[in-house]
Amino acid sequence: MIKVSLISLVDAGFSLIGVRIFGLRTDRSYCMSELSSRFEPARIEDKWYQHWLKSKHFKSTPDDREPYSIVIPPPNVTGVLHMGHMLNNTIQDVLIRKARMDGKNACWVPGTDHASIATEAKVVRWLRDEKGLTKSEVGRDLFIKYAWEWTDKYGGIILKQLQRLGASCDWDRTAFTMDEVRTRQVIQAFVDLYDRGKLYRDYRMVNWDSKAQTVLSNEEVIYEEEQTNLHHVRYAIAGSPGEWITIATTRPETILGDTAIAVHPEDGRYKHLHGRKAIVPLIGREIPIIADSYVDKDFGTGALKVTPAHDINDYEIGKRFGLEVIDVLTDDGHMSEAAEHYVGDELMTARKKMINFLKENDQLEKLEPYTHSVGRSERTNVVVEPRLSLQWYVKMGELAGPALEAVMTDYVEFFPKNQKNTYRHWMDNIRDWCISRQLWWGQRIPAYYYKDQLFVATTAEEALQKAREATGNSRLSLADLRQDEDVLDTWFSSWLWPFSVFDGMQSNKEVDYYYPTSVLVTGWDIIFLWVARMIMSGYEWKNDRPFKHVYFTGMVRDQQRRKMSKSLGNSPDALVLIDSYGADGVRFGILSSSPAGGDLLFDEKLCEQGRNFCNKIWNALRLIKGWEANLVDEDSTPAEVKSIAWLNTKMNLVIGEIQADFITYRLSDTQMKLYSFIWNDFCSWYLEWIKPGLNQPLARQTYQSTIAILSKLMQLLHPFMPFITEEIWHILNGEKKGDCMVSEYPKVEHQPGDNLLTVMEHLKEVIGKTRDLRNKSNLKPRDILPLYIIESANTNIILTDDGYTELLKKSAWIGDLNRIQDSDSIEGDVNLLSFVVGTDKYYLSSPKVIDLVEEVKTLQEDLDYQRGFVNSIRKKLDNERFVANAPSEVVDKERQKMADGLKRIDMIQESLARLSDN
RNA sequence: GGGCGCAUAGCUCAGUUGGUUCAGAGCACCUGGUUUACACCCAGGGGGUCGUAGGUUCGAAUCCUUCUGCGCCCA
Repeated sequence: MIKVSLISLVDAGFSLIGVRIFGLRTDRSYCMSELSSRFEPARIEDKWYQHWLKSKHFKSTPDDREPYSIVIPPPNVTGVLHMGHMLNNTIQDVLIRKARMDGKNACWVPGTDHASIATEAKVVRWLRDEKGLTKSEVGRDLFIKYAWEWTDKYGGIILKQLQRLGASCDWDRTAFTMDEVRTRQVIQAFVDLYDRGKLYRDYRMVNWDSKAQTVLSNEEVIYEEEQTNLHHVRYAIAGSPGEWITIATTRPETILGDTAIAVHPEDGRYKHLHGRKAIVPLIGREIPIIADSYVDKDFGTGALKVTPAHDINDYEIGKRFGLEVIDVLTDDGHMSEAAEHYVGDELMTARKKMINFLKENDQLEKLEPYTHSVGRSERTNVVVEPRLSLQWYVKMGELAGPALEAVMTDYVEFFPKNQKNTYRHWMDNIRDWCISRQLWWGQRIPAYYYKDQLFVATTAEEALQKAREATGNSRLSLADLRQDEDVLDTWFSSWLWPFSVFDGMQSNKEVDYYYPTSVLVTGWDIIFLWVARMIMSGYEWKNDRPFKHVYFTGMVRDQQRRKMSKSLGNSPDALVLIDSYGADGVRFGILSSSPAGGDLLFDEKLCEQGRNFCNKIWNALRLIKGWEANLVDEDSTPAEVKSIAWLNTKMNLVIGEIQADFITYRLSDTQMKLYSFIWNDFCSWYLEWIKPGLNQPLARQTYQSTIAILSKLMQLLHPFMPFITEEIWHILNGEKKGDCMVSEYPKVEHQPGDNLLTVMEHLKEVIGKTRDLRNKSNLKPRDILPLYIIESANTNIILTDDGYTELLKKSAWIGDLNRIQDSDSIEGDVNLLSFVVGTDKYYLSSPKVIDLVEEVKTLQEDLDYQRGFVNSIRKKLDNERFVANAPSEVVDKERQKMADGLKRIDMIQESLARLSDN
């Protein structure tokens, strides 16, 4: 039997217990008083950001290193930082900082887009409110001047806000989709596509926003169920007085544009009317009654009025039957000359007048309440009008080919993978892209008209040259040419972004170095609007993918699963969040529980957790710095040596996992691993293990190892929480090691493959069990108690190693550590609390008489569990097919599990027997 | 109508190739603790038939099918 007494522990320099027992106290160390007990982010964030800027750590220029480039998804120039930006840009910053620390030439290009519709709408409002002017009063040229003025004044705020978050962008490269360099490339792109026969102009049914007076893409229209009426209207049949056909419509004002009535060919009710004519109410026009299988027999009356100018389906029918197209609406939503009646009235006024007319003439059969999907403009909220309009289109068919293949073959790799299906589906059914917008704020389309002829050129002068050649008229002047009034869709600028930011339409040093970029980080909601189109433009102009990887972030939603948006007002103010929890805390919060692609239900509690984490790290620093004043040049104790070795070994495993997680963009996992490693392994176990007693010295060697460990942890965490890690790095290392942000990211180091980790896990479990027992038996957590250990191969490792025994005694508050053969060799102690760890048995000696009933109950429960466990394994092993078919390692493992289980059952039974003997 | 996805603890989510004492983490909750790193803390604890019904397999949270509920995209 080995007895390690408390006295011998103290002799060995393991003095904590003694100090605690005698309650010795000491003055605070000097360092502790220097460091606040709470981490104060506001005091350091700006300091380090300015320092990084000044040190040009964000700057990147082409060199011999491997490039790692990211182009920012340009936020609207008029935008302010919201949760979606925070998530997106935190992820980019994590990736770029990690790459930089990995020794790559990291380049993150920031910028904004000009957001035609949004910005123009804001400028219009600004002119109205500030100057009392309308757009038309101002005129195009002056309006553009004001728009620039407005942009210069309010634009780009969002980029400043990104700096608060710690974004390590190369700000010297800040680009804007409307700046000179970008504009030149956008215009060139239009000309190139035109020259290559990939552009055309055509009348098409478009979504018309009558307030913004522009065409909207499908993506800019929001459909919602709305309540309205279905008007049943009787049309007279020509040549048959008293005979009627009744149609149902939600939009009676468009009756004026009717050019046919359609019925289903198989509909018996109307067969006799095929080929007859109906008379349009009010206007008296005779229109054909046609048969088309598009018509739904069961909807309304089964007879459909056809207005080709105002409905996409009607337009299709009109094309099939060669119907006339009568557009009864003006650009700004009033009745047009073509309507012949109510000219100049607003749409809703005309509708009311039409209904009155129908009522008065007994042609309105009934009104039926009806709910249907109505499209409204995302920007202006007016009902979107389907309308025929002359627009510029990009032929997408050819462009889609290489772009689809790149993604399907993972040459452009999507994270998460499932977005590939969505992408393919869209690309397979791709439709031509309408790129003209009836706005002023944007790149004006470089198409010039001379009478009926069209000349596309990068400049007016060039167009004039072409016109002169084409007409043979050398006297043509610029005044004879008329430039297209429309501007290009904003996406027509941003689809060039991955190379336009490097002015890289043609080959140059920059684009050749940085392109293709490494990864694009964006939301899946713009996979078609932006991602797909960038891939197409990449192949069109660079003949290569624009990025190797696409990381689709989740959508940030609130607790009710609503998308966070400004209009809902459910997005917390990003800067207020940063003020409250610190940039690191907010970064932590936004990145928690946000695996790629999923939704992120944002909860401020997550930022609070991040803030608490910062505070935990900060206090670990305070603890360690507190030891600095009392160091001795002695060897580390065996317990310290074991602790250091264990922490380093485990850190290596964590580093390995982190490296793997980064490859697959499992960033929230990585962050959680670091959180748990730092909080649990480093703070709760390691620091407690090496912590000297008050007023007791620490071996310098141990201190230095600890500094090294914490420094390494700061490097590992730096991409996630740049500010606090930089601060602590400098407190630990002074200036001698440079900045954390440009230090080399820790790599896995070779480790001796001994059983250290296994033994330590066993030890931690023993410690945990003793704490649990004390808790359950109402014993003081820190009363020194004896422990008995039954000898085994496992426990001998612990018992014969000073390091292990010291750690066990210290953490479990054990006095005598007794090695025994079996429980019979315990003399004197009667009140024993037994427990099993793995297949080893321990007895904690209680100073109190133990509660036999409670103890038996606990043991019995455990016994039942173990028996169930063993039975389930026995079932497997009794199954011949399992033994025959399962891999031998699996079978062996099951046998081992069974043997272990049986051993534990024996041990528990022995404890029960001993209790009944008492 | 077509397509994609999701369903695991009170909440948010991991669970990677089907196999560990594998049903897990964080938060929330419960018990105990203020002994100078941290109450933004410490030590413990409870809690789930892995949506339903089948199937494949020696073996299923994991693969297949059905149904139910939910979300999104396209029309």
